[in-house]
Amino acid sequence: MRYTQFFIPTLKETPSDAEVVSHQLMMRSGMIRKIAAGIYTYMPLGLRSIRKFEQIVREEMNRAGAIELLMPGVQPAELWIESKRWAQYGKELLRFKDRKDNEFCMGPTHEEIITDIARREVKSYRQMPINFYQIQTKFRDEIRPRFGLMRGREFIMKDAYSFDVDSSAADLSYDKMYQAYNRIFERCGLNFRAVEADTGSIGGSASHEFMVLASSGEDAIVSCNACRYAANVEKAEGIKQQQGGAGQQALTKTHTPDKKTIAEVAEFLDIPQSGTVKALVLSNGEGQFVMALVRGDHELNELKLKNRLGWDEIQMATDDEILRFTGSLPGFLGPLGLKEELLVVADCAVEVMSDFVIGANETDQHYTGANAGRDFPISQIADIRLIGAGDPCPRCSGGILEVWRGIEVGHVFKLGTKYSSSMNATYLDKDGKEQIIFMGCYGIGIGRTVAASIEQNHDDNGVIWPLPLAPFHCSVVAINAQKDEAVMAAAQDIHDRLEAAGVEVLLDDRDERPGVKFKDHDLIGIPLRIVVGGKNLAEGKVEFKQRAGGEMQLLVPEQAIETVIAQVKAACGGNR
RNA sequence: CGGUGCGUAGCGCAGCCUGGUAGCGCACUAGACUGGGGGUCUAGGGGUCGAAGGUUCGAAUCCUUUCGCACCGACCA
Repeated sequence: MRYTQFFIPTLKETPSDAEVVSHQLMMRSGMIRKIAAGIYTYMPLGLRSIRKFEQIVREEMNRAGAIELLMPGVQPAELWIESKRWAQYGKELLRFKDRKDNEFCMGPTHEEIITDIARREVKSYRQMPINFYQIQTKFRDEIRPRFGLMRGREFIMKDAYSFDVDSSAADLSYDKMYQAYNRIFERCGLNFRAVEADTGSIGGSASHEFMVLASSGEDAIVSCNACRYAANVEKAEGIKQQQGGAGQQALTKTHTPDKKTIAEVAEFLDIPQSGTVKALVLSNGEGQFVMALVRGDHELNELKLKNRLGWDEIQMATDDEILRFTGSLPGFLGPLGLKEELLVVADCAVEVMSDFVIGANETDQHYTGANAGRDFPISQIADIRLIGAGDPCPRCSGGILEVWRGIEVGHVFKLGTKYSSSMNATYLDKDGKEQIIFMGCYGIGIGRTVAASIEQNHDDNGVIWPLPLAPFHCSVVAINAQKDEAVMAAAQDIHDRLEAAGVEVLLDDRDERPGVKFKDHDLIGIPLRIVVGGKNLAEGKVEFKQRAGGEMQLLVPEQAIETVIAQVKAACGGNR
């Protein structure tokens, strides 16, 4: 491909609304252009990388036995009403009516459609296991789209859905997808982790997220330094600590003037923060309230508490609500002497504490020597705290958890019968008996993965593509291309020979100064570069350099061509 | 949804406080020079100043409304 026959509108300056580096570089390198909040055009260069990744996904899905189809973007309300998600999904679901006043939505995901297909078409155990997938544009009307392709409203997703006769067969389908996902992200050359995850609004029994490690990631994940345990912190389990001694001290009300935070109270009383318990009042927004107790140096994991209580929403109570239950304002809250009956859930780390400090529900007053059970009742004990760096591994003995930031690029779920039962997707087993189908669903954010690759691989000059995702494998920069016929002829020859070998080449034949060309090629991040210049060419040599670093080499054209071909073959394998 | 900030040329911004001919850099067009890390010079084109309403002799500037965009948001009890 000649540069002058392609279209790469690069920018010298960073658009002011681009916050993260992938968004900035995708804008600057002319890969994407924004048309509205969270809605982008994939420009020619960006589309090439998108297609590269799609192809890797497609190959690995096919290898894993999944079958491609394509479902509609516009979906009728009736299927969503049937699955009960028309009411549950909220404003993220973009709804509208057609000319006959029938309700529709833009598909944010396709469980309803695929389940409808399955219940019509998959009627026998002989047809399973089966797994359908598609690569398709979704729309989710996000409250706050941001970070370019990282969290758009319209985005390309690969979604797959497996159908099995029972739970253990569904587990096998799940494992196949899990393996396929590992291969996909390995082939892209990305540094990632597969972590245990919360199932969120999709529902189901188990799931893993695939996280590309990057400091700008929106998710925190933990992984064990000794075993293979890794989890989203939302999900990461706390383990019961060793039982402490029985309480020795008497419950004593202590004056703590103006000491509201755990840090202030602990310092004032000269005890470690781990000797205190903090009490938080939360509500589900529908009139139900709970007091959560966590150790002073720990943090509450609202998601765990929400799941524990079976609530749909969870939020901090307002000061008025807190006053109503406790008679005090935040800073001095505790489970003793509540004004109204209140569910009290303690973290399991609190269960083993003794003689701790807790708010007295009076301004400037705390209790010391408090003991759960002895001094106040606890309704439930549960794992409700946020796990962090340094916590012990819940799977192995001696392992310590480390914390990473990650970008969620893939998510696999065991759905069980959540959709198949509400939508009545059944089959006949060997005995002719009607059974419910077991499902799994599996998603990969296509644009997000490409953006995540940039987050993970870039420098001050621009993008550094891994070869499998690069829009072009190699650039050929012709110095003084429009004037020096020998240079242009040599560059064209190298270009032709590389293309003949299956290498994707961008030949820079523009009438630009060399510096402009080098800057552009660094910015758009082509992994391999051959420079053809008059002086070196007179001695029969061209330059070869890798974007990711490494020395510039002076080679004869044949060598340069062979090196490029070898590197492309090595990185993209026979899968190209 | 709450908080904050911003909408002026394709991009990045100044001008607004204190109302009086709409500017700068990049990009773009033409020409010349230049030719190995975003070069120089000359001459150009491009704007309903987000929108609507109001105040005023006069509004990018002041007022009101509205739309759009961006960032931040519970770990504090």
